[in-house]
Amino acid sequence: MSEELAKLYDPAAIEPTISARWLAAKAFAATPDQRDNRYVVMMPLPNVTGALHMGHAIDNVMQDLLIRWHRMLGDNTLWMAGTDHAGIATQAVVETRLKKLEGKTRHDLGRDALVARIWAWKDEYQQRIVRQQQAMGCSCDWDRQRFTMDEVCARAVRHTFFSMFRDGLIYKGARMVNWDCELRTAVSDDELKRETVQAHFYHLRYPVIDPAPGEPTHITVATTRPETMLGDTAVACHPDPAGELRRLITKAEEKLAAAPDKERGAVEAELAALRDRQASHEPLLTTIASMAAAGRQVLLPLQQRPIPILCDEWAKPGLGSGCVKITPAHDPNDYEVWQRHKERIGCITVLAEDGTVNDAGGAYAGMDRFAARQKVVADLQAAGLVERIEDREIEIEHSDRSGTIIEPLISRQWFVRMGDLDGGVTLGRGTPNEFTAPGLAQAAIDATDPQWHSNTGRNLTFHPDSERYGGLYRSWLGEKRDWCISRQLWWGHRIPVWTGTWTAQQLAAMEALLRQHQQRDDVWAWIVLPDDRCLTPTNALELLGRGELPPDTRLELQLCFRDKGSEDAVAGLLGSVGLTADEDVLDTWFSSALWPHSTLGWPDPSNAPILPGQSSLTDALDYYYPGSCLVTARDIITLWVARMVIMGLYNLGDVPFVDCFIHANIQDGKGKKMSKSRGNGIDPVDIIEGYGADAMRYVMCELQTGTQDVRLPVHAVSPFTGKSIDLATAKHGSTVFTYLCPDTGKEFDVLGTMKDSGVPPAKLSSERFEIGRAFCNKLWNSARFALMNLGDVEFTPLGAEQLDISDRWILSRLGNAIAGVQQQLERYNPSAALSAVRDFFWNDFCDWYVELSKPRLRDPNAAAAARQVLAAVLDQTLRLCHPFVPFISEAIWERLGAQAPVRGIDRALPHSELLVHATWPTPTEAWQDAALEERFALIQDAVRKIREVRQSNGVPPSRPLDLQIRAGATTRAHLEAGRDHLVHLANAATIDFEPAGKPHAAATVMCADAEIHILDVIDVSKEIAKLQKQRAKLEGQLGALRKKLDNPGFLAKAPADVVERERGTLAQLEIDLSRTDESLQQLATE
RNA sequence: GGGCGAUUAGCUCAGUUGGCUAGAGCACUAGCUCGACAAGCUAGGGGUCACUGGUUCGAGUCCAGUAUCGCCCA
Repeated sequence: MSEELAKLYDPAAIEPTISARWLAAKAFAATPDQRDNRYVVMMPLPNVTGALHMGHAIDNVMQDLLIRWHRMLGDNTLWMAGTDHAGIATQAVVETRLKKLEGKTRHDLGRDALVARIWAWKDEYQQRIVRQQQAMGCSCDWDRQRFTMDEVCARAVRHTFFSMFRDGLIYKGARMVNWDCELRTAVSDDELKRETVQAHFYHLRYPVIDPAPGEPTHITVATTRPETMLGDTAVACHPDPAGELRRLITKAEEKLAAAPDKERGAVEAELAALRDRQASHEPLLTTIASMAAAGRQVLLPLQQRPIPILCDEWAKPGLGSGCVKITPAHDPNDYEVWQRHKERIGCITVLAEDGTVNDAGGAYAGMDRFAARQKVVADLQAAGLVERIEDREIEIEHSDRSGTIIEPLISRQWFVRMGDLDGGVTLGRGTPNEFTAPGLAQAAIDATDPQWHSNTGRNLTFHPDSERYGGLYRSWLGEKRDWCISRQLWWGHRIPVWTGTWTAQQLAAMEALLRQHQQRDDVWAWIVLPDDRCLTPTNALELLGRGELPPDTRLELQLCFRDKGSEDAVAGLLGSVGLTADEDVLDTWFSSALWPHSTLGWPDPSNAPILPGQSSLTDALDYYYPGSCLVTARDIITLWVARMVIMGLYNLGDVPFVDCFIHANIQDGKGKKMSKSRGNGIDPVDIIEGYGADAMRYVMCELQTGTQDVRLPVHAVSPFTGKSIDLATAKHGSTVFTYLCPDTGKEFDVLGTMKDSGVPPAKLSSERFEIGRAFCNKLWNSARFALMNLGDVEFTPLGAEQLDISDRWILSRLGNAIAGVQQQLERYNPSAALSAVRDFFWNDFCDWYVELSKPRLRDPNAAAAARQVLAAVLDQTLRLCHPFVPFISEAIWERLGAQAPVRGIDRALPHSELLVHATWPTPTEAWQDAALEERFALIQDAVRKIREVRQSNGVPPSRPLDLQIRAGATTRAHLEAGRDHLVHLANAATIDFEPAGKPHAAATVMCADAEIHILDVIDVSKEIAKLQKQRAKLEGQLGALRKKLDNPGFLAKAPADVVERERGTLAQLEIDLSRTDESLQQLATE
């Protein structure tokens, strides 16, 4: 017999031991074998910017739930772990620290030194993340961990880039990007944050060249960024100002007619303003429009550059002066205007990458953008060209990474072509799954069509709401916007392209060099014409040979090497002929998109580099690709899921996974998404320390219902008072990451990163996790009870006839529970699956079965069977619990195994040393007995009703009761069969099934057709009150039901089984009512 | 501005093809130290299913509109 368990479950005493056992046994190792049934989950790789919060915790717990379940189902499972280098995010974190702690910029350090620092940061956080995941119980194959910049992944990145470059799917082009002047890189839209700031709106006057009489001498334009005027190449006016104003007025009139009262005032004011403008601006704008049509110009001040007046609908006659300045290089809207008038105006970039004015800025060259702004305004004022300066609140995009104001800038960037191509795109080239699609985005869209199948018969389905999430996925991909993959960073995969620019004549002289690479399949070159057309060197040389290109045409040679080794070998040569290696790195998502196959050694697993502690990947790709399920949150669908599907289809011709499980986002108590940058994130390790990993996991599973996001009210433990502080109502301190302790007024920090500044950290917590802890404690104690009572149980095959009604009942209930858990997990409904486990364990097993087993375990004749059933049901319960609460279930499993090594009912259950490897339960058909469950429910009903009588009459549980039961033959037989249980659970002294007559002063309850009289407990007035209340309720129900059954429409149109059910209910209610009346009458006469 | 979603008990959430006298956990009230468990047991109270209309024999569920909130995109 093992030693007795502690009375209180102590997760801290269990979890490290269990974790160590799993790791020592390599219990999560994935090894290809003969099995055809595989289950593969690729972890949405967390980035190494910082530690994980509860948003990651739910993601990891959901994956572990699926993985552990499938492992027990007997699948060959792989859960691939790893981390993402997260280009800009990580570089920004390291750069910010560098500046704060050492006062240095990355340029002080240089590229290699900065990258070395980022690697060190990555090592630290990767370890921390793995520790967090192991503390949560994540059952990843830790020996297969990958990092998006390790050698294996890097090779896949180069190969993919090379193929796409060769296939014309990657190109370099000029685009307007969001430029971060501090980090000196383009940033994507999702790396911006919008902030409202107090700023000025400058109204500038541009002199008209040679104004005719009646024409204005100046055109007024307005801007919030006056320094951009240096790059103006036009001013624009609406082509039909009068017509446009009329349209606006008509629209406002329609709006007024439909406006609700409270909005009328505002709409009326808007209309009045428009009518005023008609009078004040229309004649002037009409004149300017005709000047524009006549090709007239203004003289751009400070630059003394004549620029045309254009007609373009971007100019809004209803706003400002009605005219706008056009700066194509520094404003996305103006860029569009330029695209429409390319033949008339140019595009002048006046800002350098670091935010200073460049040489095109004339006298202002070299000045910082904000200093230049001051000077431009001062100089214009001196020239009398500033009409007025308005104070205004404006929304400005800031970089989420560096915090600096974003400048729209035109630059040449690398793109992946997402749209459809003439001749289509070949996917999975050279694999058995090769197929063609119109374009990359279209291929990924098609993959979610239930009619579409890859050559292996696969497609992609979203869960739990395929219509909603699939729709989101398809509508984003449907835009087919080219994907900008270059970033001007130092941290990431370098773009493997060398470029050089020559004239056509010079290039022709390089023919020998160009021909040299034509034979190789690992080098590809494009010659890019000024209009962005790409030619192969052969075609270009032909064109040159035929003299079809002017000799001074500037041509760009782009040369891509598939393998790093061959690139390095010729790097010197390339440099000597004037080619330069691209400085940019790839967008992080480019390498992440390859994750499902790059991690398995693609493109050549048998030759994949083997990292220390890892084994060969030779079989990995064939065996584990395509995978099974991707588990992630909604916002990742467009960023990552779509791109993984594209890359999987492109490289391997098959989807990377067949299911995509979208789980909830975790929000704080105010309904805001939890994130470290908001300062409202909780470290799962804080929760694990407070409540245990299983409690944390339990609650995560319980929270994952359908598509509902989850609120997790968060409180901090004040480092000053130890009291809990609700963060939903607490006031912030000096930053969003700090709060004020309401008792002391002192500031504390919730991220734990401000120790240097002397602000103490506070642990974060949430009372929501108490539920999980309570469950674990209950599980622990039920096991404690079992182990205390199992004695030296030995397995003997038992048939139904050797079992008590309670044994057969719990086995039947167990079967239902197993089926329920299985079904809910299949539906991706962890909350419902957990409910099925919990309800069975707590409501059936603990509340009824364990209670009923107590007298039997003391009875030498009944103990053996009771012990055996107890052990077997606990065994099955632990298996069902394991994917949800792995630590505690594994710990109990070990002790149960020591005491009752062989468990089962009619035959021994399959044995396993570790629960993590045990077989998942299946329902035993022979034990399913709905009729028996119904009979047992009658006993439960009687017990509950007797307890209620006790409670309402103030009879203590310790006082035994005398019962008289009058019932029909069947009900009586059922109750008599459960007599012992009734005696035990209701604490009955005597039960008389054949009472002489109706007792006096007895409380009466009804179960089916049985009347149970409880003697000597009654308080007549209380009993009458209770019965009257019951009577009123019955009357109410009867009234509603009779009305329904009197309704001819209901009888005619409702399905027959519904009508029948309602009739049955009516009959039962009528019996209950008449019995209630009888009892009332009897009490009245006493 | 456009799209998607939500609104059910004090709190956090379930509620499948319409059949409901609307559920769970927590919190609350009362009783209980009975040899597994007070992180427990037993019983109880608590809801005009956001609002307004509509469809239907029947609406928490379907449709339209309104309000509030959240997320995504511009």
